[in-house]
Amino acid sequence: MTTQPQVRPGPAPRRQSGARAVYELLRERIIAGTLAPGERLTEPLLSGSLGVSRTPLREALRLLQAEGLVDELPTGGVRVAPLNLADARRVSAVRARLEGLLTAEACERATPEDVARLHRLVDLMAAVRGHEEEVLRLGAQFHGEIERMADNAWCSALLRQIRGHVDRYRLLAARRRAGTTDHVDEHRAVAGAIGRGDPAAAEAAMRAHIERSAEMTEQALTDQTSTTP
Amino acid sequence: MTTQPQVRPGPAPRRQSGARAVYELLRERIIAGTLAPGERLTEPLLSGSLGVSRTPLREALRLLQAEGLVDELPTGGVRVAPLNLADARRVSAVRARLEGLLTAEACERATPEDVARLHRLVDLMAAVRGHEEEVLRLGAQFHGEIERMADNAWCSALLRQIRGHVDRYRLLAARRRAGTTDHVDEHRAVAGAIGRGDPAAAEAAMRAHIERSAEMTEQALTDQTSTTP
DNA sequence: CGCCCACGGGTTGTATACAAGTGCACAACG
DNA sequence: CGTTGTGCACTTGTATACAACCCGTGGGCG
Repeated sequence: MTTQPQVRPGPAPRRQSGARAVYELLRERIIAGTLAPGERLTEPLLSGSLGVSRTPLREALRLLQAEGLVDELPTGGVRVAPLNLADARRVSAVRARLEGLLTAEACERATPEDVARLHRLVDLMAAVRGHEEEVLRLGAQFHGEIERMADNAWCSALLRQIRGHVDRYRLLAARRRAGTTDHVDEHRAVAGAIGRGDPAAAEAAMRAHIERSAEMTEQALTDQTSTTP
Repeated sequence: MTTQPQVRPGPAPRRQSGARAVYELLRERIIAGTLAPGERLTEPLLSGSLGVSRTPLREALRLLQAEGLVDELPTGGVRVAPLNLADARRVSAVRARLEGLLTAEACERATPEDVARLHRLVDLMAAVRGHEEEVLRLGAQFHGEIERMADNAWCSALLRQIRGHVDRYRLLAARRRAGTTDHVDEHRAVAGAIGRGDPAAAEAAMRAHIERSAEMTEQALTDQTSTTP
């Protein structure tokens, strides 16, 4: 995430623009699948249903379009970006590199406390092995910690975009077949490499972890995807 | 009008929105430095000088903001994103990974004709060694060719954003001290690895190439800062 | 003399009005 | 009955009007 010191001492609790809220809402709905892939989105309908005018809604749609979550139709409107297996592979490959970079940079900046915190998270994951909810939450926390350690806002910004796409496929796969194996060992390998101060190994471990995760998602998708044009 | 049974796959009559034009224009100006880093941008002034109303201008600013080329001021306005050495390193690290990924994927999809084309470009670069203009142009063509071969639109989209930032630093450095050594050998290494069908080597070669290029830019920037009048 | 408050210029965010272009349906005609 | 022409409803893109908010300034007051 971008630098968000939640408690801002300054006098600027700038009013939360509705456009941002609309953007976040639509983004979540697209990722969650509430808005189905391929569904056309028209501005008057959306603005009416969300209770805002077209101006902020258009802003949100433009951002989503820049992010690739909505496609521009040849006629001019937009639709929720469709899903397909080839793109699932592509976005995961990108994510693997970006997370790998963050891991390498996190390794270079890691303090002993950081390493201890990572190991603690891995231990927690091992302790709750089997409880998917908890494992996923701790996994997200693990990656968030690395992101914080890396301190590379540009990479984080791009990663946020890519994660949105990855999550679309992940959630779609989870809906068909909830099968997240435990990645505890892979996380431990990452933490271990960081602890040893080996950025290249850390990057490789994280990249392998992401690639394995992507492989699982892909398999879940191919298992029950009957026809794909 | 005439018979038009369905949407033809040909040229879509997409009318060019002025917002896009404004976005492209501002983007180029920011990258080129015509709009100085840190400079504040106010909507009424810009809309007036560009001859469009605030609506399309706002759209452009939002896109630039999402791209990170403009910052949101705490008061609410926006300014051209400032430059600093640490961020130069960060964006280059990201670029190295993304270009590396594209190279690996290009390698996996490369046809003999593709390989021949890459080698031809490298030969051309060697032939015009010394003419910076030409070398840069051929280098861009080389990277574009790899991008096309990789066929990863998501990676390309992110890379486009990152390249914008990299170019800001590169142009800033070039303005102070034009010193692009020849990267012909590095390009040849990339083409060679692709020709051998070794994606990992190709990715590593491209990544090394980008990192070396970034190092040069960085050096030029540090030189400049130390010799600032 | 210093502090506080009110006010005005200016900026952003939002809503609405208007123009332009496109696909679709329906009806007329060969 | 198939084809074609026209009108309409709908959509997007843009411009403008309005409200909320912030900072700076100047006068009034302690």
